[in-house]
Amino acid sequence: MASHGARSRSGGRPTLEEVAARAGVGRGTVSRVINGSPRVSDATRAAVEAAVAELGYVPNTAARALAANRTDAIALVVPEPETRFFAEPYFSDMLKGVGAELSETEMQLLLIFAGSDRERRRLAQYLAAHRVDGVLLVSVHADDPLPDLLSQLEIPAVISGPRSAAETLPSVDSDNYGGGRSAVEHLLSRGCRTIAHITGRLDVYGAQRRVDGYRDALLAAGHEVDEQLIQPGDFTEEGGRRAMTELLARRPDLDAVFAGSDVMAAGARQVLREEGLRIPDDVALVGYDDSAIARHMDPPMTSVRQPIEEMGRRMIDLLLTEIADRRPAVTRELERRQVVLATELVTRTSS
Amino acid sequence: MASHGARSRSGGRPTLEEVAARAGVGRGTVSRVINGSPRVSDATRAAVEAAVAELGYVPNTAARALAANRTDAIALVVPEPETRFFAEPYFSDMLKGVGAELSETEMQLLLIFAGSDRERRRLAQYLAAHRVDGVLLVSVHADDPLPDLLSQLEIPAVISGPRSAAETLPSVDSDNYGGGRSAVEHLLSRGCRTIAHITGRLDVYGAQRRVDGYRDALLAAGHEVDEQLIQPGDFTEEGGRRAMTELLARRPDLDAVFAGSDVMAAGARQVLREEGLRIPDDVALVGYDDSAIARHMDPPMTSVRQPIEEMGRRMIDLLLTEIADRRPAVTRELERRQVVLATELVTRTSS
DNA sequence: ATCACCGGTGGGAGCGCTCCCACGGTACCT
DNA sequence: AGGTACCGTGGGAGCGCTCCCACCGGTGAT
Repeated sequence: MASHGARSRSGGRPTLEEVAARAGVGRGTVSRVINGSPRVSDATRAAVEAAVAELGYVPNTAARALAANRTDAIALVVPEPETRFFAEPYFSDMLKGVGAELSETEMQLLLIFAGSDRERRRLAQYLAAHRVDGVLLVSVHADDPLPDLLSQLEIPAVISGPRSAAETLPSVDSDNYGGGRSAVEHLLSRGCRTIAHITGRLDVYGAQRRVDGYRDALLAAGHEVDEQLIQPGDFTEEGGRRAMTELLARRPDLDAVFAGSDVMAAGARQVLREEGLRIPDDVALVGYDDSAIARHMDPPMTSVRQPIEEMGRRMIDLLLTEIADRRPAVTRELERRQVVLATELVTRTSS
Repeated sequence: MASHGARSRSGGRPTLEEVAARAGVGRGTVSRVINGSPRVSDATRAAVEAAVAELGYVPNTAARALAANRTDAIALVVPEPETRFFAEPYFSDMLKGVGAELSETEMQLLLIFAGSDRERRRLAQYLAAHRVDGVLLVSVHADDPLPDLLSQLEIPAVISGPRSAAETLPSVDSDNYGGGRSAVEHLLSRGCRTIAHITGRLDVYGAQRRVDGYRDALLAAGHEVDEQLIQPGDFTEEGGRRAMTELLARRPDLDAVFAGSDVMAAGARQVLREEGLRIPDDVALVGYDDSAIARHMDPPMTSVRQPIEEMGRRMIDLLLTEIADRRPAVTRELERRQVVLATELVTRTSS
């Protein structure tokens, strides 16, 4: 009636100690086996593994977290309301990459929305409690205090788009400059001469870089840059409409538009249609993101593709390195860890 | 140079013990204040709160979890691939309700996808480690082993739609029977006489209940139920097309269609259009879910609305009760805890 | 005056793990 | 033969908290 059967006494979950007893070894040895330490003989390892299997042992994460001072969890922080998260394919693609890369590990991913002030306060509290080993920060605006909070708390973090050229946090980004440049070079090669640009929000660094690419492509081809052809947008469809209307009023002779996002391009397209302009015959149109919008537009739209899923994967890589490096309190030289991935122009019939 | 300043020695986070010392009380008392126990005098409470503020004390969750055997986290388990999660507004609405209700508490929400076999194995491991206090289960099919695993592990769980009339888990559902019935009653009141029904997957209990509602509405109005007018679908657009084609072949005289989901209704509409039938003049159409599809369809479609956000809120309520009740190991009588929320018919021009 | 009671409090024990030091044994040197 | 090195191992200490029992002094009943 005493110690017998698969589970030990009182129906509770088995502990390290019980596994050790069963395998006839000490606690330390079981711990080493569980954590994959190489300093265990094969025979002992086998015995421990057998005991683990027999008892159905599963480590107690809370105890481990307390003793080892880590949580085995990382947070993906989205500083936006849920709504935008679901509306934009960007996040779902990124999540896919992150999830894929993380499934190789024992790490748990937490998805945290911090759109409202209230949510942000909760998040600050959460981070102060060190409930995650690291943080992935996506879609951060230039003046966001979150990155500073993270470095202050000494929590490893990776940001999905640098806030500026002087970004101090490790970051992963796509080549916005190259993307903007290739879009314009493509339009030039199609014979377009008066190419307008609807920009994204200019407090987003990536949007600025696309403008830089636009400019340089024109200059490199020996054209002048006409500031009248550059109209700021805000990444929304309505913003795209407004910008397009403005551009047409100013330069009715334009023969191409490069929009800083597909959504804005969709807005621009509506205005072009309403004005009776044909795409691409009268005005060629190129978007950015290569989202479902681009594929399903009438006509299907040329767009710059960013490898978002790959970006997610690389962010995890960086973050895990960051976490591993910080463990033995190395405080090593803060070498710049910034990854930039290439974009690709997907050509369709709108240009 | 010794103990001084806001933070205590060695830059580490302050502990309960340090707060106690600062406030001139014992550890137990600080714990009581932190956890809101009433058995503390006002003066003592104030002193402790001051010390907490001065030191910037934040409880160590790992230590708490270990000592108290709880995690203060619950999981929202989605047994679908990420893709479907993002594609269907159902999940985003549910998440909104869940998040809203949970923000009142200290609980952390974990979003876990378990679409692939691999992910499901990881989830099983995760649950076995008791890393959450409770589980919210959405979109579960009749033969899913997850609910049984949860009861076996004695983890509190709430399911978003009962698997059958004999569901043992606490559940929250909308009134599928009433929804189906109201759709048909509406069509009858519009003068329709030959009303077809495209059902959802019949291994989903809610889909069955909608059929029951369809039947009873007809019977109650003194009509007979013609089995030829009931055609199974599978919740997809293509399934809706197939079902509609089949129905038209069998009963070209039908004058109304009630589809078990908006997506299937969209498929049915395409077929009706192709056959040159006008909506609602020749055939009236009613969908289910009141999704964006219904609002944006041409013509805008009458549809049965489910209060999904509210369902999310109620699920959290139930789960928290469940967790609280289980704490002192009461093992009380398993009274049925099943919530059913009313649906609402949203009338538009398709009927 | 004596006792039972109760609100308020302090602090020991212990949750299950990791970390690390110490120990015995073998192998290889001198 | 003695010394040194290192591998594999056992187990003490301690992570920061909660739980619970013991204790203290003040009340009201006897």
